[in-house]
Amino acid sequence: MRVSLKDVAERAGVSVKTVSNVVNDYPHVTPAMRARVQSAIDELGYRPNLTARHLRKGRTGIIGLAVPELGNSYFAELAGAVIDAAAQHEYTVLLDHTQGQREQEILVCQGFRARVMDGLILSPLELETEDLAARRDDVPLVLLGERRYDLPYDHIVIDNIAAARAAVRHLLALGRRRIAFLGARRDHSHQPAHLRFIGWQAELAASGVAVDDRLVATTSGWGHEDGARAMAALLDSGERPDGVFAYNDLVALGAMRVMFERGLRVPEDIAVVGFDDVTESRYAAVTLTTVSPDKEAIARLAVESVVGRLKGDQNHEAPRAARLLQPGFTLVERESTLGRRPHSF
Amino acid sequence: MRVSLKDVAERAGVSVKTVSNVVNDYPHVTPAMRARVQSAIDELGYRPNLTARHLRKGRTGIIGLAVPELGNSYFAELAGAVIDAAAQHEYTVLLDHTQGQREQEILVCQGFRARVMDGLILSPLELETEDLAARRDDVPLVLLGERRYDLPYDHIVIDNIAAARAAVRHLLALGRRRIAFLGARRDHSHQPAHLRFIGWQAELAASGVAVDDRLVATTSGWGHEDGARAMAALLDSGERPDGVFAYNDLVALGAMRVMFERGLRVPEDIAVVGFDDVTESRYAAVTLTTVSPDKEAIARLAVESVVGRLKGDQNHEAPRAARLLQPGFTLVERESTLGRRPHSF
DNA sequence: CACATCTTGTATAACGTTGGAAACAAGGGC
DNA sequence: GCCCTTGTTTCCAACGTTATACAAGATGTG
Repeated sequence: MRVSLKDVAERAGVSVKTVSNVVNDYPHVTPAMRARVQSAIDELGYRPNLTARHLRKGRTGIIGLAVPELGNSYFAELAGAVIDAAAQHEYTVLLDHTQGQREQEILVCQGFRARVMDGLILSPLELETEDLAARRDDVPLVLLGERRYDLPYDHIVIDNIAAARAAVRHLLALGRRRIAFLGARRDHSHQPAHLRFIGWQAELAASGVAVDDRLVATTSGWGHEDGARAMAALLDSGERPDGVFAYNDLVALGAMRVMFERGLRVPEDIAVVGFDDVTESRYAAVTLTTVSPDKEAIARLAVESVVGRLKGDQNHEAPRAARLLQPGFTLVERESTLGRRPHSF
Repeated sequence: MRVSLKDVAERAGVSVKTVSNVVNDYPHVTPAMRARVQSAIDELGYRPNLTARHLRKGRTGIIGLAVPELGNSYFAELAGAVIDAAAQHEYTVLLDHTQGQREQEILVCQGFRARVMDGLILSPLELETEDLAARRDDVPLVLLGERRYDLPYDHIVIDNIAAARAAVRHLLALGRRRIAFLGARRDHSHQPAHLRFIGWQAELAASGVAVDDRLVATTSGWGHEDGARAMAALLDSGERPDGVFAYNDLVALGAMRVMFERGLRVPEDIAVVGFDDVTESRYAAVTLTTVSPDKEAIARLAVESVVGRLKGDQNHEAPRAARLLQPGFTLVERESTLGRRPHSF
């Protein structure tokens, strides 16, 4: 049987509220009284019932974090960072994964998967603007990741176009001219349509290199398997790229596996750049050059954004305008793009 | 402003409890009444306040899961499986990570990190029996993973000794005789002391192969980096193993990276076997032979164990005795051990 | 037709906590 | 000795839900 404030109060011979005051470090409690109550607390092993506290206070101290897939190390590493950042603000994290499915993302952002959260950090893949616009739930929501929505929610994301351009520029600087893009996703109009793809396109165009659609490989997901399949299909179609920019590291590594199988050397035959800088990339047989987003900053900004809104709500402030926050990134050069280059990046 | 049962009740002109009955599908409600209340619910967009429900019912519907490190794909993948398994029982998962630090593991199992959980699944690394014995918290606890405690808690774990022996047997069958163990952990008496190590030792002994301490490399953690460092140290010491059994896949892959750097071929010069079967192992330049625990089974059993105890508590049943549950495993053979073998495994 | 039985809805009291108001001391100035 | 101030503790009412006990109406039975 759990011990409550009432039990402690009886034991110490004081009122329930006094015990509560001690527990909450309310300043106007005499040291003598504090000691007396504290010893009763210790003797009985009292632990506050958070649920009751939550009910009373109207908040739970729980932030939800929904990512597509924990099996993708990027999200796993990010989740770890979010948990730590949340702990700094005395919040705990309820983690969910959506498998990158629109249905699940809708459920999550509507709060149907877990309705205990004070705030929600969502990294959407398939969610559409209309889904988000139809959102009924009133818990603060912060968006992570590459997709853009024109809606009043804070959005934390690195400059994907700039990052992609830096990656492609790096490949161009190596003298590569047939640079494939692996991991395009198609929108309703069947055009590849995400920022990393746009960056690839833009940088090629800016450098006067022809943008060749045959070098664009679409995938259904963004894991090793998808990268491997895409690369195999590309090579089977007779294309022979000398550079590959992949949507993320997993796609890049999956693609590299296929290159090894077919006797293609990295970077001699094909130079490869990924995106995310997952740990795995630093230990591959050929280590992977990649765009490294500042995960800690992303996590910190996301948590601060949610927590900031919660504080605002609490103080009955007028809601802040939605912000676009852009943490930094770096291009980490590793073996997959080693080689003589005309000039340094 | 959130809408409560009371608001709905006023709108529908019925009592609060009747609305509650409708919400909870209480059987004795006339269809007419149900419809009337339901439409009031829909009009106002009522959503039950879970915190209040939790307070009243004495449970939260949240299970805690604490793993050492989300950056290790094994735990990330396992966490994903646990989330799914918990969802089947209408539980949500609060995820925490302990960095494999004893202090943090103690905090978690004492319930200090998050006191909202009905039950807890913990995968300990450094936690000692005495820490666990000193546990005050009364929420059901289930243990995962290799460490063994002689305490009345359900424990879900594959047969690590048998699995390790199968791995080593596989290497022996390839004709390897100098088989290193990478990733030993040392206990207080400074002896490597975990089941995978014991399995390695046992299988060597059973096959009449000398157990050579110089082939045992201890590490501080179990990531890529630790594997790389351990392998480098082993090679630097002048040892030249022809087989490596690693504590887990990350250690194996980190070690393989070092082998590549030093021009050692896998499997020709050194055959390698890992443990965990993380996705990464299937796409490495040399794919990794590994012990594949049934993660879904582990997750399912863990959740069922916790949920079962919760149900038991609710029905005031006498607590079940602690159980040791052993899901299955398979040895997945890949390129890192390919080669002619005297007989099939 | 009175009485028991079953069905459906209602009033009220919890669950454990905290915020605010009220009550009570103690001390100081007049 | 009285009033006022200041500081400390207590009392009461919430927070939103569900369980229990009960009332009221409907149905069946002798």
